[in-house]
Amino acid sequence: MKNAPDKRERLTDAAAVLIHRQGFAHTTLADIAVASNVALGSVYYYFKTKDDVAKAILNRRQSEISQTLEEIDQLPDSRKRLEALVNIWVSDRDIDARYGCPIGSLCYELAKGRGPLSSEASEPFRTLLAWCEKQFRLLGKSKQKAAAFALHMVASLQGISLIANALGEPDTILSEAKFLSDWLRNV
Amino acid sequence: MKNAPDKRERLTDAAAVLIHRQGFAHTTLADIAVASNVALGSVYYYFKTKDDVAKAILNRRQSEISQTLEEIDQLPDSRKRLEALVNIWVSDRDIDARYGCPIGSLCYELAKGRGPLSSEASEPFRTLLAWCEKQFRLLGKSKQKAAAFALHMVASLQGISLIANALGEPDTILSEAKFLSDWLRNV
DNA sequence: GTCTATATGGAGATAGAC
DNA sequence: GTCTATCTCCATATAGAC
Repeated sequence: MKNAPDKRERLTDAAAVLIHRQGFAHTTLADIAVASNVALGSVYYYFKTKDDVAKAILNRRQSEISQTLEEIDQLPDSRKRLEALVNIWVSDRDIDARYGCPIGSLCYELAKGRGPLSSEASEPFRTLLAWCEKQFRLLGKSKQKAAAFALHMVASLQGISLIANALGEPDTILSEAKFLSDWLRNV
Repeated sequence: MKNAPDKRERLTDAAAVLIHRQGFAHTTLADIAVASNVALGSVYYYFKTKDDVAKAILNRRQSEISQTLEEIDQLPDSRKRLEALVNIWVSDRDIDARYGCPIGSLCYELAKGRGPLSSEASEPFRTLLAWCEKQFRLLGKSKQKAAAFALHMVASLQGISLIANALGEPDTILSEAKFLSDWLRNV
């Protein structure tokens, strides 16, 4: 029976924040336990291993993206929808400059020295790419063009997060967002 | 006196390769020592701490970039020079898809849970950005435009390395390179 | 300068009472 | 389900002979 059915959620919440800020390697299960007001030993009731925590976060990110894209899908114009995606990066520029993109930085870290975690890690990107591709298709682009444009879009956003983080300059995200918006208007 | 004046170089060589493949966190000094045919204890004669190894690699990357850009600078046309930069990513697409960009992935990892290592980490990017900006200036762009274009260029290359790595698909780099080359022709 | 041996601390994971 | 206490491993770093 579950007296605290949301405890796994709370743990995942805390883990997502801490791991975004400190990275997966530097975040201990003790850190997560403390931040969640849970005893260290209890963590293992909800997660068999530390890698399982990473999986939970990845799934969480996947859900967040799907939900965000659904909201954006309410906009009537696909060009506006793509711009809305760019504007998310604008809104998050301070936190992204400090800690990197929550998805990109985690995927990059988890990809190292590790075998089978790639599927979970690639899923958020596949979702994002498929959605962008659809928008470009709606703008009349060929399947090939749409795929290339989607790739360019997501790569630019991921890349600028990395650069902004390396330089510690949120304004670089502003600059790139402006560039992408201009591009979208003429595409 | 140094009987093996290049031993520090050998250690840095091995460390650069191993850390690119396995990440900084998962690469032990013992790994590096073995790969260099050096006793573990001897590593500390050349590097005070593990972080010092990271610094050495960052400096190494910085040198590599400077050298590469100098070579590219031999080309007579700045548009061709920018394309040459893109083509480096094409050449390295298999290794980048497997392990990520040697610079970007390392910077992203080192940025987490760490204070003063940022200066070394940002230097390669500053060099790359300044060089690209110069090329766009030579193409007649305003200072502002040139800076924005340089940012877009480097972000795209970094981002596509991350995506290619997450998806395990080198061909995405090919696609993005084609996109950037087209863009450069019309810019 | 180079080595072997070892100290030290930290983090993942488990045991078992409640 | 939740806790405290603890096991165990492993990686950084040091000591000190050669």
